[in-house]
Amino acid sequence: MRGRVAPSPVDEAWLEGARLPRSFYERPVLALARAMVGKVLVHRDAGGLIAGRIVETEAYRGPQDLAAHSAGGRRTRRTEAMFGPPGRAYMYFIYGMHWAFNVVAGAEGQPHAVLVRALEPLLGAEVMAARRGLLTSAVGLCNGPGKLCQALGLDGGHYGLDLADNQLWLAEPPPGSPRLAVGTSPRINVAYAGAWADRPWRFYARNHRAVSVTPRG
DNA sequence: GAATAGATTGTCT
DNA sequence: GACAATCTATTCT
Repeated sequence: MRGRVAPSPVDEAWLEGARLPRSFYERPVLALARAMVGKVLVHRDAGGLIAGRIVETEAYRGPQDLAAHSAGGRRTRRTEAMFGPPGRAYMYFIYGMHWAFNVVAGAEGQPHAVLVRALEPLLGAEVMAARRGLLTSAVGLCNGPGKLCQALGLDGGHYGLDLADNQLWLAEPPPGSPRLAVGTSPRINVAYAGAWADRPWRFYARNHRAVSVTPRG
């Protein structure tokens, strides 16, 4: 995907109508993480719709997975959403300054979630750039979990939101969107998790410039 | 392109 | 008090 992408306008009505149903989220977390690559994350805020295509995700599968916040069944005010029904937002604050957005997966009671790590901006790039404090909307808007939350205006206020409602949701990509080849790799920055860090539970669009980190090996 | 340091605060077997 | 599912700027190569 090296050449220029045709600047086709994204139809807001499409993003409203193509909202994924609750049943989309009712599948095992690894399958959901893969299925989410290529879908569109849409946020309705005061300025209207803002959206990006998901190009990178990671699966977290507590209580066994030592990289997950729910490792060992840890259930606190922070992790509570992961124990609830699938298709809700799990937000967390990290490194003293960044928010991250996840989708709860698995059956209720299973603390599984999918971290969204990168988006290709589709709608509202200028708003994103303004929120990110950038002068241009060329690159760097959404290529990282903290960046995409800042660009879309997502934070703790979105904790627990039902993605089947109309404030924050996933949509099918518009007709004619390019097909993405999905690659896998180990997850990013989870070295503390020992052998769990080596599992190929990161899913990304191959050769896509909005992916956050160049995959190793 | 890679490696490093510093920022900054909620969470916590 | 330690650490974190990160980002930015800087300093290399």
